[in-house]
Amino acid sequence: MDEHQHEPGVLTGSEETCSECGSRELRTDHARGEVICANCGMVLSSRTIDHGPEWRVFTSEDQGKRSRVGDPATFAVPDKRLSTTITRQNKDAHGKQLTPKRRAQMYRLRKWQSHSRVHSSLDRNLAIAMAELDRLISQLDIPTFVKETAAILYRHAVAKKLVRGRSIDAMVAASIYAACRKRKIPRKLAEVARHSRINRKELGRCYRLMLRRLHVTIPVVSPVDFIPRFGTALNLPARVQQKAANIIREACEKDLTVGKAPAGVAAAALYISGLLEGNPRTQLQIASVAGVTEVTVRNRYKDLVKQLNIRT
DNA sequence: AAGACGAAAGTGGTTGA
DNA sequence: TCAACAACTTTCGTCTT
Repeated sequence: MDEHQHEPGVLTGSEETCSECGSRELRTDHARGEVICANCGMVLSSRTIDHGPEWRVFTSEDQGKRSRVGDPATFAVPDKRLSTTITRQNKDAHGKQLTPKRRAQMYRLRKWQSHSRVHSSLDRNLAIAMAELDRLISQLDIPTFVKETAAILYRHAVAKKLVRGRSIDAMVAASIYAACRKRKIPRKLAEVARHSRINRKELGRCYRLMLRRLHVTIPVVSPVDFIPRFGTALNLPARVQQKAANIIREACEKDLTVGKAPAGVAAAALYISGLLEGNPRTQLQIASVAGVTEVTVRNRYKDLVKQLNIRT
């Protein structure tokens, strides 16, 4: 089959270069919405737009005919952007006036349509929720594929009537937190709460409720999941991040990470690998992007170095 | 002066009676 | 529900480069 695959393209002709190594070979990963340096693996931007064609084509003459039509269907908008709007102009597709009979019919259809859309309380709820979702996602700098997961979780929560008696904001925040963990780019409770109108405690409660009532299972956070985000924020090359991930894997095998804050372990691993690779960051720098204190970085660092026999 | 280090006291969450 | 507990934070003085 001659199925058109969108090139996971090299951004040709772009004057953009990698801020880490200066390479011009940048790859876009549409599935994750990231721009990555092909040379060193640096994640340059995590919020790109998918410019690829929306439709698959099956024959060669189809190719080029199909183009993007409207926005992609998404769960993050109240009516999934699939709705058709009946205009007020009483004309048909060719611009001709409708017969009086048709006009009456269209009038009734319009009326039903407006009743069935944003006027139900469910859709009002979703409209408010999705606005808040948008706001949080952009403030927290979370890639859009996570937003879809969060939107779906929220819809399930609404279906199970979990929002009753709780604030929409709280449930939206919980959806986002859960979606981040599900998609392996975790944020901390406090981070999500900071940009929301609710506090961390309440967010935690909603999150746990959500897990219980929706029967979703979410794997425990591994410190490794934090490495790309922290590493990028610290401008650490892929080699250092790789090394940090290895340190963590080794630590996990020796059970040195159980009961420890994952972000703290990730921070310490990055600190160590930075030292080893001759590309160090200060404890303060690392602590601030990881959202832990210097003391924690230090304690985990001392632990790891001792238990894994690392000489620095 | 900046960074690393560690002691001491306080905080929030988990666990087990 | 309460107390014990481990991990983490805050604060601060000291040491090293």
